Amino acid sequence: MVLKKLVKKAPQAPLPTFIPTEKLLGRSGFLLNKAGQRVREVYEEALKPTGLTAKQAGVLMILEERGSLSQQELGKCAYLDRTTVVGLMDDLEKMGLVERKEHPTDRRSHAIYLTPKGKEILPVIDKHAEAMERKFLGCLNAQEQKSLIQTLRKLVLNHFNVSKESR
Amino acid sequence: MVLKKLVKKAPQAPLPTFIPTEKLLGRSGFLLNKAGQRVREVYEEALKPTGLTAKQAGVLMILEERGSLSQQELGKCAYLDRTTVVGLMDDLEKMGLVERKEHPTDRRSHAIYLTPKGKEILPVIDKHAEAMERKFLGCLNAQEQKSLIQTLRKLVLNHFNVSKESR
DNA sequence: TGCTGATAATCAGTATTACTGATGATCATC
DNA sequence: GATGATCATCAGTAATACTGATTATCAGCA
Repeated sequence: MVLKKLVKKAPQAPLPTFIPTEKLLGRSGFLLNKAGQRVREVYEEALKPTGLTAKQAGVLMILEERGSLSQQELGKCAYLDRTTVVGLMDDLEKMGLVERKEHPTDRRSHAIYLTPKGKEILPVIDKHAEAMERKFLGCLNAQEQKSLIQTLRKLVLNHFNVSKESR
Repeated sequence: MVLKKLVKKAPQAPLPTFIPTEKLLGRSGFLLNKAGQRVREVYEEALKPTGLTAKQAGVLMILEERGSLSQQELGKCAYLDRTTVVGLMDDLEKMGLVERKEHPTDRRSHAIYLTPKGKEILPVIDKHAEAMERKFLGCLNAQEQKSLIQTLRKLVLNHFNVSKESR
């Protein structure tokens, strides 16, 4: 993460230097990729006070919306590998934000729950996420912001095999 | 890369499963990040016949537009770490696509050039990149595609310290 | 002219990250 | 009750990029 280094030097984090080329600036693939990379960096930075990574915060948000899930389902919701979820749960459990309980109907599975502490931290995450978004999208007008989100949503829903499982 | 595994099973690569939550689908950060991740996966897949990674292809495109660059400058253009560029150049040089020559004015620097073979492969890369974009943006109408690119361009240019260095 | 601090590329070591493949427990089906 | 699939886990591995140090060179200055 380039940003991290720069932040150490100045609390008012300067932007990383980037010399763009016209060709790449016209490619949606390049733009999406770099915008995605950058937004992740900014978000990770914004979340630092909470001690959470973006992935961890995302998983907590999913649990908030869906209630209890198995690790398998959680992986599908966050588009994460099954083995990645194991480590993620280990960490979040150590922090006391989630707990593995026995699954009501399948003894192979774990049912993941938010702990009270996990529920408490969610508004804080939201606060940081919203502030980050306001800042990141600040260079766009209201109309642009709205249509960007709509278009991205359409893209994302079209490029995954979206299951409507509502559990 | 999840896609890779799925591709092995079927040439007609099925989409990875994803169970979205409403909250995350409303977050531009999440959407940008996942769209960026997915487009990178699809692009890497599309480039496989060329034996190149997305990063390598990007660097070749930059060299095409800018002519010779030092490794330092190349890193800034592609938003890559200095040590990453070293390895990247090693690989591309081994493939015979670029060469390190001595820099005309600074003997510390290397001037990176495309070889004839490197120039030859560029149209092939473009062909794959364009096909990938057509496919990826295919679910959007012309107007949506255009405004997505414009908006992303604005975002990217605003979130990096863009240097206008034209060399 | 020679000194000093900065910069370009490189390398070795490290941290992070997620993947592969295997295992044990459990499930669903017959 | 046997068979094949699935859930979570673990050990080992591969890819990735970063940190810090090194060498050569540069630019500025006395």
